[in-house]
Amino acid sequence: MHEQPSPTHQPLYQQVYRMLLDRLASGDWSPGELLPSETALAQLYGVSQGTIRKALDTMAAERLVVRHQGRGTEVAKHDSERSLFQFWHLYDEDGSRRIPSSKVLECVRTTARAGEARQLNLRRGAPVVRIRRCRYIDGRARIIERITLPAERFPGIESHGKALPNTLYALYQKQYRVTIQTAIEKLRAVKADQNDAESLGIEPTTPLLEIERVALDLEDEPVELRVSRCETNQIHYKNILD
Amino acid sequence: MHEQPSPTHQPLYQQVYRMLLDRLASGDWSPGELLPSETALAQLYGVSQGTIRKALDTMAAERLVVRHQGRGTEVAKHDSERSLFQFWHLYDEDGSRRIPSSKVLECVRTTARAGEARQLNLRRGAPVVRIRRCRYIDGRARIIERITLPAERFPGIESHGKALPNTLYALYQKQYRVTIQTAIEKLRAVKADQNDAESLGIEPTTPLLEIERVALDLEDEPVELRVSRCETNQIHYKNILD
DNA sequence: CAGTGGTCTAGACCACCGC
DNA sequence: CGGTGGTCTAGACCACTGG
Repeated sequence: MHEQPSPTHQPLYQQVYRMLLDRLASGDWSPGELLPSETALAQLYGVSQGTIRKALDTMAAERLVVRHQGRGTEVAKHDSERSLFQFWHLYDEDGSRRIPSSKVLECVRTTARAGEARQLNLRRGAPVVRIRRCRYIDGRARIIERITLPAERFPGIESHGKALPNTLYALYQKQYRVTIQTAIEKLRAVKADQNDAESLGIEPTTPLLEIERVALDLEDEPVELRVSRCETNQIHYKNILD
Repeated sequence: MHEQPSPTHQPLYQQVYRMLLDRLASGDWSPGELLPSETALAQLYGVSQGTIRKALDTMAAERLVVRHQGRGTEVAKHDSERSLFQFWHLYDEDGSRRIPSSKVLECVRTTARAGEARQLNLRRGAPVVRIRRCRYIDGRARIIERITLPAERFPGIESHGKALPNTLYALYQKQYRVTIQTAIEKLRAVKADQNDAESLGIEPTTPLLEIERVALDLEDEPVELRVSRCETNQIHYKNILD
């Protein structure tokens, strides 16, 4: 199934990748479900199995999909495992890491501030849900978080109130069909303000690591803004460059 | 060229990858040089071109090698481009980044402290070279760095004194045949001490972003320890999770 | 133009899973 | 056991590079 050369020629396996991605984003298959087999997809799209394989391998590398020899290719699902390995960079001094517990301090519907609107690609004053929570590692408050969500993508999420689950990305995916695929983080060192100091039980002016994260869905639309402030005496942010 | 199944069976393309990596590490080919063509390598190792391709694609993904259609496969070379894209995460507020200029404050041969020895996999008191330098963005001092090198891997490097070049990884590669392949960074927020404050022209106790980096060579041996302290009012550390 | 890597195909055999 | 993905091969054609 070759194609004639043309000005906009894209390799077949990239076209297939695009088509599969679109079907994923549109919810044709649900997280945890098995895709059709490689041979079935090859027939469906009229290409060879090798071409399908190359597209699926790319998707596996991007964690859109998980391959299981002998079983099939599964649509990636958000659980605490994935949150840990893809989206969690805070480590204890001993090198271990785990998702901390959380206490929701506030969860309200309100309107976007200028900065939030810009980062979430909303108009100013658009409805948003703002969550503030404190996170605990080894039973001690270490992180204070402020999360902003576009209300239209998460209708009624504020009704969870303080009972919001700890692993939010799984909730986004299961309840709102929003899959977090990428995140862009900006890190800075800042002084704790009065609020931070009280919540974390530290002196004001203690240096904190501020992590500002914009999370994107399958179509690279921003769907969550999260600002975390961390006390880094016992923990650190680890990044591997390769 | 199939192989009989055995308890320690590894796929052919991984065996080829290993062999090519070993030859790279031992300096059989120099950075910037072209490898033999895929067909030549296939003959050499007695496997098909597809198997060679899979090994080389892996190496390309790890930036060990750069592929050029119509020209050949080149051994990756360290230059300011690569330093920027693989090892530089500090961005201006406008989203741009460039390698800052540097002024060497100190460059001396001495002995490893306990922490340095541990991180560089040396015995305590082993000879090391310690470099301190200040880095400038837009003409303003923003980063203070302390670099520790195992003296045995970089004989005589201290003789460069304050004339050390700005892009050190290129120097390591060209002059000492040490290629930096990976780096592990730990980030924390700290208070500026008296020294930091003077060098950066800020108040003591200003919060700084501390980046502690251990750089590894092709064989995953630690070869450089670098602690950078950054003033993050105008710049931030950017990380993409995907 | 000859030679390189990039794409695509077809088919063989293997390792693994679930029934 | 049949069906899945994983490995490996052989060969065709294309796009690009350099002389």
